[in-house]
Amino acid sequence: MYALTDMNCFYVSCERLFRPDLAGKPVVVLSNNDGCCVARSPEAKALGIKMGEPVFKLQGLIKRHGITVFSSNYASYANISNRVMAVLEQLCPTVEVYSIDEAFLDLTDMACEASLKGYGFKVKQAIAQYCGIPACVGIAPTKTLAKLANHAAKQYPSTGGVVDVCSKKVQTRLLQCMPVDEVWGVGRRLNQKLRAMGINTAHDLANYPEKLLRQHFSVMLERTARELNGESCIALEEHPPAKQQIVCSRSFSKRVHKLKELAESISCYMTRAAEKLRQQQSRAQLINVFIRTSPFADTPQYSCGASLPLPHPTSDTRVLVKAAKMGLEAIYQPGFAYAKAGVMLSDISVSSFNQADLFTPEIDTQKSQHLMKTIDQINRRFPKALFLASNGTQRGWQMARHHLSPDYLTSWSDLPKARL
DNA sequence: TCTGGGGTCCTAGGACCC
DNA sequence: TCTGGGGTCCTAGGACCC
Repeated sequence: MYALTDMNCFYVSCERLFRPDLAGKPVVVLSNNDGCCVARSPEAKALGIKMGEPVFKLQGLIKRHGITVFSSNYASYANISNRVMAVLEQLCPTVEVYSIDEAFLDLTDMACEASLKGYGFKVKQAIAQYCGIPACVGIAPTKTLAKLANHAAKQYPSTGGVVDVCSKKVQTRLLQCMPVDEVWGVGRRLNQKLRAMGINTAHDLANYPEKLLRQHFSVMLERTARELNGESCIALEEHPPAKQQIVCSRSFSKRVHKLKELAESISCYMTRAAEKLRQQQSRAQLINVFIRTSPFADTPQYSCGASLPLPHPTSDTRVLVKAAKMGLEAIYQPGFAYAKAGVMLSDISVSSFNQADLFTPEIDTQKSQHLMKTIDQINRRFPKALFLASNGTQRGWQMARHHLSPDYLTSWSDLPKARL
């Protein structure tokens, strides 16, 4: 048995934690660079604001209804997410943190619980009590069904936010009332194709011949259908594997024309990507750099990327930044209004594995490793205290965050003086 | 004026091996 | 007329997730 716990409009709930005056009022949280609405309070949803809608199209609505707007504050949301996950780990020995606002719990060993539904309420109440975040719980014999049950818990307030579909009878009822595109693994394209075949509900999908699903689609959808029928095909992943690809990219607050500014941004993004790389004890041997103009603008378009293989896997920020800047110089064309840049690390291997090479000197020497470790330690305590000069200091291109809430939880300037 | 960021998996097709 | 069989690896593209 699995339970899926999913926080309600998580980013909005995080902001409300420090702004209790906003309870019951329309609130939205924007994507990076204050671009789109990515989280909406129920009141904002009721006003017709769609997920992912560009905020500039909503200016009128925001003014008319006095909607409160926040820029994303991921440092804060990650902090609160960690607290919620810690609470869940107290309540259940086996937890898979699936995303910033979702976790699967393995309920197999919860047989002692009188009722799983009661356990679901216990989870929901604990998150509310210790973290102040509202959540819903879906309980089912497969992860796909648990996701669907959670959706029902969110959609129907009469459930109290907990839906348990352990019995076959309840499962059938759930499948019948859920449109097929609410199923985990069915996106926009599959939805279109399925509807054209007369598969409209989750129930239709579950009862379609497996063989045909595999023929017309792929093993993925066949597996989804099996899961809907109560056959568990997707295991709980308590310790997710290291990333095979690490990306850091951002849109600029204003158009960027000069190579110097692009180089600063690439240096910053690579610095961040290298931090993520070291955090998972890995090294990368292939880097990608890309720059592009805005596809929405009515100006000359340019989009280009360079990939650079390195002689050795490395996680040394200096080596990675140097290579990335070489890549940037190769693809930069003057005369364009750049809107976004980014870097990607791939061909990733674990740090403990070292493939020696007769002809190239080692990049990640002991000295380099110590230096990176020290920088990381310092920056963990005092964010962004140490960085390469190539990151720049003005950074006029940095993403817009005009509605950022204070760092209630993550600001280091509030630390006692003694620690500074 | 203003449109996010970061991932994974599967498949088909081509190149290559014996 | 008739032209084998069995593999691996890589990449691009398309789909999905949050």
